[in-house]
Amino acid sequence: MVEAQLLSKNQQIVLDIIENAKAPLKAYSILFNVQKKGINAPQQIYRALDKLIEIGKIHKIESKNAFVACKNANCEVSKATAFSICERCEKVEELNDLKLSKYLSSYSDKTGMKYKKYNLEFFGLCKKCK
Amino acid sequence: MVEAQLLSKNQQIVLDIIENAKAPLKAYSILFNVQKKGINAPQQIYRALDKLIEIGKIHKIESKNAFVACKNANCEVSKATAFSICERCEKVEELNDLKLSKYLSSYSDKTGMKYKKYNLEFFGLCKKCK
DNA sequence: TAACAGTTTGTTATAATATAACATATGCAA
DNA sequence: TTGCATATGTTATATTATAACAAACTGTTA
Ligand SMILES: [Zn+2]
Ligand SMILES: [Zn+2]
Ligand SMILES: [Zn+2]
Ligand SMILES: [Zn+2]
Repeated sequence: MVEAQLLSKNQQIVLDIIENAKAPLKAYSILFNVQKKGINAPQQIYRALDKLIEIGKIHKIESKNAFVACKNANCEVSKATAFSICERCEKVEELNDLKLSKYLSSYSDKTGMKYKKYNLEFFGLCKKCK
Repeated sequence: MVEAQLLSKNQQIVLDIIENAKAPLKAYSILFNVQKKGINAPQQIYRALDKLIEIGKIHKIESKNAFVACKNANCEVSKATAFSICERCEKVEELNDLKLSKYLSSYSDKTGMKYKKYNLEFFGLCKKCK
């Protein structure tokens, strides 16, 4: 059993906002949302984001410069992330497909290079948008 | 036979620089490299980059905000990209693995969502760095 | 030829995203 | 209580990307 990580005040504030959001949040949109809580500078947000990413509580959607909460217990370990992104409504879901992650985690290319980490972003139209 | 796309002056300048680079280039580093050629503003770079991406001549490495030339004839059609990235020396290679691209191109998640496009970035240590 | 549409270019300004650097505070263990 | 690691607050700045508008160039066709 892994000990639950204790979060600092700012880390908890930022995580709460991301977890309660319906869509990926951008750093500055988080900042604007916490100014009433006394956080005033981008650094404070980015530091919390960095830590939350490091411990696997959130992920960055690289193609959008936005952040989502992880809903997948084993991401802390694997550093393997996969997302589906709707190109119309921008809805993002973290994929949690064991077969896919096994396939990619064991992937090594022709040079024999082995990977410790990957990020996959799929684009298409979600059920509602197609 | 697909007609070769004719590039405009700025598009060709930017493509030449990216094709001759040993590593992914950032937009502003391209800009600094073409000021002797009379290109002075970021817009001119970003416009060329956008076009080159659209026609499949280059790709953006999202995790690095950098651009590489495509060495893969069928990327223009597929919009399916996969890269290996060395975490130490930053070397980036475009993967051209038919099995991988078939697997991902036919992937549909549990909701039945079908994808038109994907981007995959693998991280590890290259041969020289490990 | 002249009018036109489409695309490319040039230019200035500004928005959005992210980090540097330094001072202070807080929690905890030796 | 001293020391160390971590977290915070703050100001400034760097980096990445887009907006908005005017002018030039291209090929097409009335
Ligand atoms: Zn996750
Ligand atoms: Zn949608
Ligand atoms: Zn390619
Ligand atoms: Zn390397």
